[in-house]
Amino acid sequence: MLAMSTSDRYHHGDLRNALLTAAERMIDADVRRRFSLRELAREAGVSHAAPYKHFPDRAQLVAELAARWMTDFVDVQEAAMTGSGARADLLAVGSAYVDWAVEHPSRFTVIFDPALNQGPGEDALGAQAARHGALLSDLVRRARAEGVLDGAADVVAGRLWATVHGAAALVLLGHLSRDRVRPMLEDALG
Amino acid sequence: MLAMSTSDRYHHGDLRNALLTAAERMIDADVRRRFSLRELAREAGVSHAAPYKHFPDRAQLVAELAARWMTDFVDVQEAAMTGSGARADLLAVGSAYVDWAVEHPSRFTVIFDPALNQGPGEDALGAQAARHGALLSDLVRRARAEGVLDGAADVVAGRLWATVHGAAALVLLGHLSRDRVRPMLEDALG
DNA sequence: TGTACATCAGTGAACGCGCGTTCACTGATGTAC
DNA sequence: TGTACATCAGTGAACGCGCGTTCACTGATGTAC
Repeated sequence: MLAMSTSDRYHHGDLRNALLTAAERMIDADVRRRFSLRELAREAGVSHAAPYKHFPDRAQLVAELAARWMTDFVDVQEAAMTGSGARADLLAVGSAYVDWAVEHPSRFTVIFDPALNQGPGEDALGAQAARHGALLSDLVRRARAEGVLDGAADVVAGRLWATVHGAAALVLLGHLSRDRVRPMLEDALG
Repeated sequence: MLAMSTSDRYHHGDLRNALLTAAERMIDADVRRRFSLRELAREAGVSHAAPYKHFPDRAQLVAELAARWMTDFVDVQEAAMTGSGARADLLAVGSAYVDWAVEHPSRFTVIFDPALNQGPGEDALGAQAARHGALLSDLVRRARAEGVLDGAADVVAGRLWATVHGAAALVLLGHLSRDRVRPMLEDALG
């Protein structure tokens, strides 16, 4: 179990994780890549049938990746908050949202698209998405309490989400440059 | 040339257009479908090699479709303007943007994603995209002239675009319901 | 009006490709004795 | 300490699939005479 030299043909030792990280490496290297299980196995230096010893099928593997990624996505936004006022936190979280999207374009696409991340293990992703929604709601509540924003909380939260998500999407698609986003976010907060 | 009965095996008569409309029918019927040329030919009741008499390859066909769609997308927004004030027009255009996306989810995805619509005939799409940008710029200029909006024109235009585009994207992905969008757009206009 | 002919939009077989998944197998490992 | 054995993570061949593209062909059409 401790032996992980790649010269061992049998008993890779940690193939499950190796496959998941290979998937991340590949999808990060080539945006829009719809990696195949066979490609993944190749990358991990293992036969194309080997992944089936660790995942029932391709969908399950993708679902697990999506849940991991959504967790990281929310973690990063949570970590971006400094607590120095709701407006600053909204800006920081919004920037973190866009930054993460720019750093992981394919992951971003996958975590938001149910057609790509569908799977019976979708619950984990759903839980993280809920956590994300709560994070935004709390921020908007704080901002309203501090008089930074007014208007119905859910409407404002929806608008800010749409603005940030749209900015990220447009940057990823090449229709907007990253450095134009910050002023837009500031403008969105009045 | 006038004979277009489908019983004729040879000389379909208008296969070029038949292929394009079949593509639209298919992509509209099944979101996320990445239609193949073979599927298209099947749908048009023609052999899978026939499309090559009208399009050099798949990419060209998609590029032509994308240009058509972008044209329609901009047309619809232009038509939505009533001229009864910049704020009303901004709302109308934003709603038209989201409506079109909801009505044609796949087309919306294709026209904005260079990875999907790439092709040597991309110029036509680019021209329409520029027309779209001009339409938005004009609207923002009018709104500022009428005192409806303030802030740097390009920043405000970018913010509004991001908000509308993000709203459309989130609705398409199932993360936001269509009827929550209108209040958000109103909120975005202050 | 009828016939020979060029055109060219169709056909269908074939190419090579990569995919997801299944299957009987093999052999390295750890454990019980 | 050494040996028999069960386990199970790997292998590689095979399945059937659909794809984009090419190719030599066929036959309906319109035109020149």
